Amino acid sequence: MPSDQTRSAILAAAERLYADRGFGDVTLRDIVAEANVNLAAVNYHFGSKDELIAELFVTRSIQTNRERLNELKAAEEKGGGRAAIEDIMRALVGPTLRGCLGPDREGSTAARFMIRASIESVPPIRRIKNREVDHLRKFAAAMRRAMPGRDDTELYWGLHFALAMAHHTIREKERLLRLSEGKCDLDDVRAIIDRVVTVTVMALTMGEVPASKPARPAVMHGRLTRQDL
Amino acid sequence: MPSDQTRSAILAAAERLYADRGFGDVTLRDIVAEANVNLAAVNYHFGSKDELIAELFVTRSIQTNRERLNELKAAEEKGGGRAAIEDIMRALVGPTLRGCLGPDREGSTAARFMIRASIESVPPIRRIKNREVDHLRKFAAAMRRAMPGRDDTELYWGLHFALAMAHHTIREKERLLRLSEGKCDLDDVRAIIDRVVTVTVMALTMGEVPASKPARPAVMHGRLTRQDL
DNA sequence: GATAGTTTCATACATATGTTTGAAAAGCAA
DNA sequence: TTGCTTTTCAAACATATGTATGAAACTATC
Repeated sequence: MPSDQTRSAILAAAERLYADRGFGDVTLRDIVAEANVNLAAVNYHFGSKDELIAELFVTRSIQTNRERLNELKAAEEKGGGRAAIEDIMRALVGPTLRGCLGPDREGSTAARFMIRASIESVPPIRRIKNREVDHLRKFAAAMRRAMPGRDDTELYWGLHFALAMAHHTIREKERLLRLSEGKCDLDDVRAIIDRVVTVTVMALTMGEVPASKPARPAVMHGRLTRQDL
Repeated sequence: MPSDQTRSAILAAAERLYADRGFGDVTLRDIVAEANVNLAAVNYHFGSKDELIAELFVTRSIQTNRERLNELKAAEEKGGGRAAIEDIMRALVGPTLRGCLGPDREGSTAARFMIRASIESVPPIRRIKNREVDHLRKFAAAMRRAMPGRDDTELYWGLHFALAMAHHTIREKERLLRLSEGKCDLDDVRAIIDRVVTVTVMALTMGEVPASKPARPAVMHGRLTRQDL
């Protein structure tokens, strides 16, 4: 039975330091000092610095992906096998935004680490992100089921823009805060998710020829009540 | 009269190498080898590696910002002092997207450099980006003039989302291409700009109580013909 | 409690990399 | 030319940093 203690201490210390100071500024020596373990322990337990970073990122990514898929599944069950498009988008951006924003999240090391990973984009993390496409395909498939008539291209652009708004909000939240002089409330995560979802669904249904009634813009800050999808 | 030759050679070589291989993989020795100058020349002419990177980025940023402001000014003159919101957004995202996307841009070192800068986010560049807020305020002001009744918060979110979609498209164009299996045409820059602008204007006018006629979704891939702004 | 496997530790290794230096070369004005 | 400034150059510097090593400490099974 291997004593996980050292290993966990390294992981925790590394995540904390990377979250606080970024990947560029933190050395293995910083990490082992913080974790109170020997320098060689990192290579012993993880093989290399990059593998340590990769493990940190994979762990958090898996958590987010699992949350996403759980929400997607719930949405599909709710809709009797076919989830509503707004619920799909909510499942896509909700976990990430909830994980990285919000006032209580200031203390969450995991959240701050993921924000760093989103901003700095170091090689081992880039490699992992490239494999994320398979995960996104599941959402593309669900979207296709929700909007059967829609052209695939539109679906992909919608998915892409949803992630754009979510990730950019996380990446640039400081700038948005400064630009808006604090007027944009970045702690109200629920409202932000609503906003991103609403805009995305609008983009997705845009230009769609309505079956019977003409489409009209959804009301802000509330769930969309779309009639014919 | 200082011989600018060495200086320019360094700038050109650095931009080319950074564009091709990223900031993490290129050393000063790589750069001076490419430029056929002495290693010490970098510190002599620029002071430090970071200042070299900063100069590269500032130069390109100024170009983009100037293009943006020119387009904004043209839009305002066209509208008799008050630019239409879609023209403002077009002025905001157009130059960046045109600069970084498109088939002919593959060969453009400047474009590829800016994409790198957008992806890797190295410290000297981050510092410069933080000063970008002043520039964005000019667009916020123009938007406020175009949509006088609108709440400031909505304006900032619209501006933020427009940049989100533009930058994310540049950053993640490879992924979108793979996800969509080539279906999303990332070479048709004009269509992409239209798409981003359309979605943004939609987001901005969303929930707005129309003066007389009910707002309706704009037609895709064309200029918006909005009646009452 | 001896043996084998696992983990920890201090230390050394290698070396990549930005920066500095001091002299030589080139340019330029008088 | 002479003298001054600017630029180039080879070499050295400093040192941060990931990784490897080999012995010691620890753990568990028999």
